[in-house]
Amino acid sequence: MSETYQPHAIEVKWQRKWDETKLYRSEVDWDKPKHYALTMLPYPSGDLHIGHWFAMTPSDARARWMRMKGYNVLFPMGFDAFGLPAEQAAISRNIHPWKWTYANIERMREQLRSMGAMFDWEREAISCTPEYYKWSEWFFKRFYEQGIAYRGSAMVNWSESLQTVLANEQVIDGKDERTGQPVVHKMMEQWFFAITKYADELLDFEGMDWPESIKIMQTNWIGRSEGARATFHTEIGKHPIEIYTTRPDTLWGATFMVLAPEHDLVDKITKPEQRAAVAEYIHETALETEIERMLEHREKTGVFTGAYAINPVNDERIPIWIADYVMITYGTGAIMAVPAHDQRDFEFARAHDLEVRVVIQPEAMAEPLTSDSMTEAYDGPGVMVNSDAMDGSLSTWRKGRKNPAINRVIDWLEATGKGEEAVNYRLRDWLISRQRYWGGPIPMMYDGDEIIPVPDEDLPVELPEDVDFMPTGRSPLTYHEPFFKVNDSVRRETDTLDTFMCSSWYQLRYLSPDCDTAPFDAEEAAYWLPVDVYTGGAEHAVMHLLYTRFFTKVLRDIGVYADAAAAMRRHGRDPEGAFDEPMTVLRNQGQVLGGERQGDFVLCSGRVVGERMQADRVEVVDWNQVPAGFDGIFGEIAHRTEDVLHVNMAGVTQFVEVLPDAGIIIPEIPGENNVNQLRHHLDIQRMSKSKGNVVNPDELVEKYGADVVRCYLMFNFDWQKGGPWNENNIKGPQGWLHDVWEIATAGPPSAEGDAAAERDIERKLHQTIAVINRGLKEFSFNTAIAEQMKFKNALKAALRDDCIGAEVWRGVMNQMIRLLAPFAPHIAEEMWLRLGWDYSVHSQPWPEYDAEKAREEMVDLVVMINGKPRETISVAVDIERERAQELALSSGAAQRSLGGKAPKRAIFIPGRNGTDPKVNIVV
RNA sequence: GCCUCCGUAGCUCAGGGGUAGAGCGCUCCCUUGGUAAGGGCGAGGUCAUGAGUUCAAAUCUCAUCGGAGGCUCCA
Repeated sequence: MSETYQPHAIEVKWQRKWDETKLYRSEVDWDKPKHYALTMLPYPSGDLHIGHWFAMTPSDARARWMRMKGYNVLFPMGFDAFGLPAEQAAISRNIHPWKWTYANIERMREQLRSMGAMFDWEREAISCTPEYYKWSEWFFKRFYEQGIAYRGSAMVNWSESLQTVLANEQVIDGKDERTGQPVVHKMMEQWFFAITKYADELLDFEGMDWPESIKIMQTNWIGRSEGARATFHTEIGKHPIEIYTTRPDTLWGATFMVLAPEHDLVDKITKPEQRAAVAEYIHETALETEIERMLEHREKTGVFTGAYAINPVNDERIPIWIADYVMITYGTGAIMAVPAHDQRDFEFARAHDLEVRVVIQPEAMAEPLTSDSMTEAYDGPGVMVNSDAMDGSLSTWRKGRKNPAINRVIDWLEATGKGEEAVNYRLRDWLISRQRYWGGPIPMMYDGDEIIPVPDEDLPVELPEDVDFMPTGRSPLTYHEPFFKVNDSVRRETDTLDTFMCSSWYQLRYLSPDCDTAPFDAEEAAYWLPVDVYTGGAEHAVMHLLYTRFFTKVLRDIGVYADAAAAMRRHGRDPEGAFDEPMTVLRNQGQVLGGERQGDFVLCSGRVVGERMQADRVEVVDWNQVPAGFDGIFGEIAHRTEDVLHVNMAGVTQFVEVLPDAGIIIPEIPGENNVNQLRHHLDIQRMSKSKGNVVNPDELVEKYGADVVRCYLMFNFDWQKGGPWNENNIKGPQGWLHDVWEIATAGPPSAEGDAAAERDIERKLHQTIAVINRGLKEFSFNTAIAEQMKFKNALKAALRDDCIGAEVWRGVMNQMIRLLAPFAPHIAEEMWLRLGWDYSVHSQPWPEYDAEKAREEMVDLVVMINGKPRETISVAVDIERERAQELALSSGAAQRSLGGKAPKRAIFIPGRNGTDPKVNIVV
């Protein structure tokens, strides 16, 4: 009689043993193929979330699989430990960020250990340690020397409430994600990285196995466009105004110009009589929040500067306006406005009574376009008109030089010196200064206007500890004289580095976290780089994942990998291309969401009009509490679109339109309510503390054991999609592991065994290996586990029927446990030990798939009549066409439907990889 | 508005031109000395909708509807 499966005891035992025996220590071994598996490092918030488990344990399973397949696997872990929450904790709870962060890291290390992952803790790196940020600073200096890091002014997201610049990712819907306060735009002098210099190279994903969606997002984010640059002058011949356009073929239709309100020239060209109005407008736009700017269908506002420009292509005099629909951050911050062929310009022209002139005439239109008849801009193809020598050129849908009209105009612009071909990017340089304390110091000093880098030997510039955390919203460093005052004239930079800079190179620090002579050890880098598989959330698509690619390319160009390349050559490996990209394969996991929720139960009363009720009163009541005599619609809200409720009334959906002035009564929300506050069913939502639907992994491990939780996460979701949490479903994997345990610990069966049944189990085992291999390769963990469940079911049935002898049982156990090891490492290790095999199952080779053993001998030949299956005939697996057709035609089904006549045709479809052979008889 | 992905059993998901699949849940039966459990049998699907291609479409194409994510005055 076997012991029942008790996860806790065995899990803790094995975690300890793995540590003690350094089972997962990864060391350079040039004789073995390497595999660098990496999962995005967590922020030490203090509690491991179920999302971390979901991201990390499948990656761990895959890394374990690679290891068993004979690779030398590196699977490190660390912490992205700088960031605002630590500083907030310091302000609100008076705990120093160091203390808060380190305490959290301690706690999270323990939680991470409970996963049973094969992390090599000797390679742990923590970005907020001086040993780490010394090299972040060092990189900054190298970037500065190469002109990649520079100080410049730019429009930034400024939070008035926090008195700091915010990163783009911290601005959600125009509001600061922490305080919910609106964000404004402000011109500020800051440090930047010239990521735009790498825009073209970053658009090249050659050889990268990354999700298509990420490549597309990065491509869109970089936003390369092709067109032309042209220079307009003011009518007095001064002040050249550079413009960029993707439609140089519409230059002759430019009837005015617009500058962004922040444009440098605004002040210079504005005429005295317009000065007051212009100043007023600039002031208003500066106060505008991101939210206001994002409103759809905004009225196109703007002010005339009083100045005129000369259109270089036709010498026409056109007015210069300023308007906030032109962004200082895109292109040159100034445009030529062609209202006839650009919707925004059209709206502006109509709002301010400016000329609209057609210069592209569509060919296949009944009525030619005229400015009077147009109700919107026309941006389709056509023939150039009103464009002097260019008239008649054909403009197509194509962009850039591929458009004949654009091609011709660019040639002409270049020949006449009025403009030139140009490429523009939406991508902006990376703003890396933060007005915060808890970040890597920027190793720069100022003597007046002069910028002085901190000498390398003085790195790292360390963060002072004895600072006052006052809730001023400003970095304590700006008040800390010993820090910023170098001497009477030299002042140290008090801004700190964006944390994304620290996480742009952590994959390098893992290689040698203790190295103090260089950011990483060349020999280690030569062996392990690049990262072979990187897993993490898609939310980092255009931030972290773009930055780290950029970083890698800069390091390559400034020679940081030179020693590593030399080491590779020494070991006979070609360094060509090894340092161009940080990660070869990328996969994103989805998100585990909160479970579904019941909708409100409502009583609706009003008038019934046709199919639906127009309700003037909706009351939320206790579930199923319908007062006697109520004759309206009642039930659960299944769905809501705008103000139409889909009410599930005893299984029938009733539609209720809630009138705008309807009374809505929700007992737990006193006062006036509106239709948006009604809750509908099936609302799958993010987990958050405020919603009370957070799943705590520690409790789950306590309840079910780590192996069950791992398997549940891998089995119950499509990993790349995620989905709603449903703890009921954990019973599936739980039952599976219990059964496997039962089978393994029950000891060998006493039965004789049946050769056919044993052969069948062997066949199923090999078929299972094939599916697991494919599942792991393709990150389809759920299918890999489902197949093992099926195998267990088959094995269990065979054992029950006393078909399996001891010897076969032992062989099957040996392979089955190895197959299970990557998914449920603890239970596999324990069963392996109990069956008397040597430590450790994780050091065993992965079971070899044998196609011969997986092969079926007999299969069902499917007889189809006109494509519909009618009958099956058991045949040999390698049946030939002629024999199959013969058999099919003589089958009962065929005889019946043919009725003595000859078939039109009989199509044989050989069975391949698991499908049965078929013959389709067309009658 | 634009781009990407997705609609298969009650739920979560495989499959992907050739017989509709898994786990959970559910029905019924057995066990009640593995018991906040175990075993067995079974039901359940117009593969979102409509058209096209094909001997054959859940699968390929197009359109429509619905869902998720990203970008968004990008000149």
